[in-house]
Amino acid sequence: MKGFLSYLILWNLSKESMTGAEIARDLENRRGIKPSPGTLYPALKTLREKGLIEANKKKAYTLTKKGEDELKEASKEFSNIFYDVNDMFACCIPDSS
Amino acid sequence: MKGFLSYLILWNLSKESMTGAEIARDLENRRGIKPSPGTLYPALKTLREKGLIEANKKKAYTLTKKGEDELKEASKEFSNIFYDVNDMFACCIPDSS
DNA sequence: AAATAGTTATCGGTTAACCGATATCTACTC
DNA sequence: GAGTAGATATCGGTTAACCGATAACTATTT
Repeated sequence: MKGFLSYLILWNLSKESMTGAEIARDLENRRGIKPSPGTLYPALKTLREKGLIEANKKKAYTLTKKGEDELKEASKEFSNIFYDVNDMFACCIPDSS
Repeated sequence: MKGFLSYLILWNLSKESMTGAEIARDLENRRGIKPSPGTLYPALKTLREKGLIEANKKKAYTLTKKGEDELKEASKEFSNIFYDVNDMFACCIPDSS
């Protein structure tokens, strides 16, 4: 499913303003391995260019209004795709921290 | 996240043997739109070449042992990535059929 | 001010996931 | 057996998601 990395970034920023390095740490947490800068920063750039996120002087990113709307839209789509996610992952207990 | 289409195919086949057309219908159900044959069949081909699925004369695909193992592995990885999926989709009620 | 460490960013390359167009292959109907 | 419909498959092209290497920028420490 294309667009999931972008979705995860928007999802993170919807909870709190974060820098690239902080987003990288979250992704490392999820995937086990830290994303390459060649993965993360181009994704941030694209989101910036699309007007979904913006950075302050300290390079901390926040969602724009457009980004919030996009996140809601994408959540709907992904929740449909993953309607049976609990069955999918029933075999492995997720570390529900 | 790369590999999720393949994961969905393996997941479907773990429940029952399916033809390409049947898999396409499941994906249409999830995404709202039916995947192009140019999306689905190359994915099936790759999975076949990797020895994760196999087809009978009727073109119904089933998981191989290797495919089952791969599905378990992938489920572990994805369940980690999606550890907070319930929070993610809390905003939109999924049609939990 | 020089050095170091960490962060941000770009570059070139690969694979997966998408598309629509087209072609072939089955199977059913007439 | 010819035609049609649906399924299977390939082809060429695009974008997203990945990588490692490298470069540039920032801040801190000496």
